[in-house]
Amino acid sequence: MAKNGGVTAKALLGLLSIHPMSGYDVRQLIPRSIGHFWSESYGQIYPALKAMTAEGLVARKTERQDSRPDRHVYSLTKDGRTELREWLKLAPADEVPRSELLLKIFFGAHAGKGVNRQHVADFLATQEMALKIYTATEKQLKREEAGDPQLPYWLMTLNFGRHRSKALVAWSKETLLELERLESRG
Amino acid sequence: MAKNGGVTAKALLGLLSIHPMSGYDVRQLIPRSIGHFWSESYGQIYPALKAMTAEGLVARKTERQDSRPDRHVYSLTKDGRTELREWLKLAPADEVPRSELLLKIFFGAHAGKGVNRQHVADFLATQEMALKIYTATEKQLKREEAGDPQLPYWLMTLNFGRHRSKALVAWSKETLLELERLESRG
DNA sequence: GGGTGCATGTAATGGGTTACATGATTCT
DNA sequence: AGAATCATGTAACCCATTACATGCACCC
Repeated sequence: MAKNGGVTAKALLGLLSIHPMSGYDVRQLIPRSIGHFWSESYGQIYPALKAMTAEGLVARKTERQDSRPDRHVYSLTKDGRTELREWLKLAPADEVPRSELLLKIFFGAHAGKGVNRQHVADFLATQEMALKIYTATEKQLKREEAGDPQLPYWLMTLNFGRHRSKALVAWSKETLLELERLESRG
Repeated sequence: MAKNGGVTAKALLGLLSIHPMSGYDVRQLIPRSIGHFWSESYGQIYPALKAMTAEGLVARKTERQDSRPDRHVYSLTKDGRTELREWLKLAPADEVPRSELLLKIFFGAHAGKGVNRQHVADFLATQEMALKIYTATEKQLKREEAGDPQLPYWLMTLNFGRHRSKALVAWSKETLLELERLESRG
């Protein structure tokens, strides 16, 4: 039936379920919502919205603006809502993990002194930054979206990030110590 | 210079640095080495080895076998070794995270009762299984590869998996409790 | 007879990012 | 003067998995 097997379409259905939006809006919203576990580029978003309109999953309305390009605002149709609910029921596909950092660490014995430590230190810094962002976002959401029935679910995904980053901070620190023992004098 | 910008080639250089191998061997080795943070399929491996041979990063020798297809055994050249070392120095690219599970949880308010709990419970089970595998692999490596100068680096990547999975087990349990409160009677 | 393992490779298909193309307005 | 923001879309390219194609040997 649906030509659009891809998850991109489902992510768009989900975001449009919050409120009607243009493709541009979707792109802007991503970093402030699902950005820490999902991403979509314009090159995906615009064609997908076009295809979904043809399939009747979303409806488009053109808003004319003066001295700005027209906005194409999309909203879910009944079919779109059903499609979203059906997809939510299905077990999520196994994720193929891919970490260039771990690949470099795995072959780290071939690297020069300090190279691995630098990589891990950088990684530690990004994880600590991520932790701060999760905490700040959580506070902001609790303030601005209090009472929204979706809020608990949004917090669960933030909490995932917090748990993950905390663990990776701990790993980074452990690993830095181990690398120092290995590499500082060899 | 190098036409092969991709990381696939670097992963192959790394694996071949352990010892010379055929494309088939590489594929077999992956699940027992870098499989928990990297993957490559035959459709990537064979063409990549061909291209890398043309670039002089690896050398191919054909081993004839009776009543079996010929084996094409690849080994690193001096250029290949250099390429690997140079790549190890470069900062790993930022990873774009993609989690279908979190996408479903984020939009979980639209799902029927118990759907989210099922997804999280399944995820919990896979993380617990992963933990067991990491622990078993660690013991096995320490027994079989004792003394190998690469061993400490291999253990670091395993340790990453352990930290990560432990954190995700904790998140799963927390989230299951929260979901029960939200969804069991609504 | 049928599945599995060895062993190589190509082709079809699907996903995804980046670059290109356009064009006005507003901010520095 | 030049960059950034709003706003849309297409095209080129890269990366990756899966399916296809071949063929022998071994085991049940």
